[in-house]
Amino acid sequence: MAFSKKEEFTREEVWLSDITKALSHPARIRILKILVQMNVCMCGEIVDLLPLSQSTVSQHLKELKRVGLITGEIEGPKVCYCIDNKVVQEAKKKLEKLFSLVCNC
Amino acid sequence: MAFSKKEEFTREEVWLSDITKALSHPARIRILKILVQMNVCMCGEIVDLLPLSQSTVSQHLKELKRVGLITGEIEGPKVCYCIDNKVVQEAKKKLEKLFSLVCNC
DNA sequence: CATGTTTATCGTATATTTACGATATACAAT
DNA sequence: ATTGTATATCGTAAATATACGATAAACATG
Repeated sequence: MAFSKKEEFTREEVWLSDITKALSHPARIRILKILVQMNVCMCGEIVDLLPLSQSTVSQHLKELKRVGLITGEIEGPKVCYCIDNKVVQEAKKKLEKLFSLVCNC
Repeated sequence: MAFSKKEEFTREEVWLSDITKALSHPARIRILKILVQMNVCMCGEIVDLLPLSQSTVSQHLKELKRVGLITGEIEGPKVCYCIDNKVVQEAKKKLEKLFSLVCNC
């Protein structure tokens, strides 16, 4: 987000826009789907399942971790990634609230 | 999205990431909230309610229109914006599907 | 028809995103 | 200790996003 006026908006608006920004790339949607299916997943497995380089996948994982949607636990030389359900449920709730609309157009 | 490899992902993944990209700015979250509250809203009213210039608000409205979340109907010299419930419900459904997780971390 | 009102678009500066290869770091195993 | 494996970070090029003022376009009104 280039040069945005975040101070002018509520914490909740900024939080939700940050979560949706983390979801705003097909690779990161795919990663979440993989983690849902596998429950827990080594970083290397995710890299193998995506048509992107290791460093690019690492960046996407970092973005998902940044907003708290996933966690990464170090297991020896490997890293085990997993969805953080608490954050996901919070995001789901906030999005449902935003989307509970009445419009007669 | 700079130089992304959209072809490598499913249509649904690209669509959902496009919807979330449209939601990935606090101003656009705010605009949706305004449209939910007002049901229907003139562009000028939205501009008055946001701490951004007219041209910037127009750009944000264009992005929301691009993905179909809102519609803009010309009424004389004014434009009446409204949420497109069909698209919103589709987005809600797809996000719920993505978020229906089982994780034991 | 001239003028004002409303909105979109253009031009532009700056910041961020995406992608990759190369390198660094951290641990395991020989 | 050296080597190999797994992952993160650095450096960087190209594309997009954000913001604004200025201008264009479309319509209403005097």
